[in-house]
Amino acid sequence: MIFITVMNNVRFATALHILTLHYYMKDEMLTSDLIAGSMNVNAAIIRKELSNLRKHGLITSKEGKGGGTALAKSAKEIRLSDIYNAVRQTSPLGKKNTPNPACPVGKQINAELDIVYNDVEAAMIKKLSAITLAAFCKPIK
Amino acid sequence: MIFITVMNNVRFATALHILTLHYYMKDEMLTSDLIAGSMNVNAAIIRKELSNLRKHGLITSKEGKGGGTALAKSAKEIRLSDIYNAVRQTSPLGKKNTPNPACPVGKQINAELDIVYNDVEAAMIKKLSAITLAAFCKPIK
DNA sequence: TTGTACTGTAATGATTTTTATTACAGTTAT
DNA sequence: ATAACTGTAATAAAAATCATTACAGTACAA
Repeated sequence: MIFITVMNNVRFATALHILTLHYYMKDEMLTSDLIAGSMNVNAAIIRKELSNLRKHGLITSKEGKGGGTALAKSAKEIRLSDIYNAVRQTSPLGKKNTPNPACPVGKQINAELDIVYNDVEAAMIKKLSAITLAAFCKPIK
Repeated sequence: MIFITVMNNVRFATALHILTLHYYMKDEMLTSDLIAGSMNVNAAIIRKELSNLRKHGLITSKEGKGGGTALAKSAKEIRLSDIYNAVRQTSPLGKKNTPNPACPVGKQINAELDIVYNDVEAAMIKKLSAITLAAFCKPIK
């Protein structure tokens, strides 16, 4: 088996929740404790994801007392595909095997799988890119 | 957290590999040992997936000596979306949190997430349904 | 009618992945 | 100086996934 880190987790939902909270509290810097409280998870996990979102240019942060995080750009400029790309780890169709190269099918199947995986993920991303953070947040509250 | 079984695994690749082998050996019943050999995995795992594929009407099987499995229908009638549905366990975007219901955002976000998740998965499935097993297998060998 | 070659399935264990927890150095406001 | 934060790492706990073993049941074939 190929054992790469995979997308079998709660990170997309977590990241989107974080950004949605920021959308609703535009004027304040949010602390990781506040965010963690809204989600019932540990603040260290939130800080870890915040760190990742910052690296991807979706939020800005300020250290020290009175610090926290804020959206790095307008919610109309953030697409759900940006969030997906920030948390993406592997294909939505899962992992691939490492088949027996002595078998003609085993030898070639992964190349064909790659094509399908890429195609399918592109369709997903296209859908996600049509939804902005602002549009996602609108129905909430 | 919601801890449901998730789609972070090799099952899609495994199922498609199984069906591809059957495509290339149309006239024979394949044994789980042969299939396992082509994939470098344990035969019991293959039998388990075969059992699932049979429940979903994609293969037929015959017990006893000389037994094995075969495609239940023409490879032109099997779509990759059928395979996806057979192995699907959870959303390609991952799991959802169980947010704090005392928070207005936490209270409503999962309903909105459901809409997005369904939408995105529908796009994936549409893409997968455009590819038949026969079309997938054609470039191999 | 007995042996052989299979499927079908369950039970158990090992491994990998994911999440939680704790800790603390560094930064900034007051 | 102290308090309130971020940033990050180390470690542990929990969950999901995969591997292995075992064996009952079925069907063919001699």
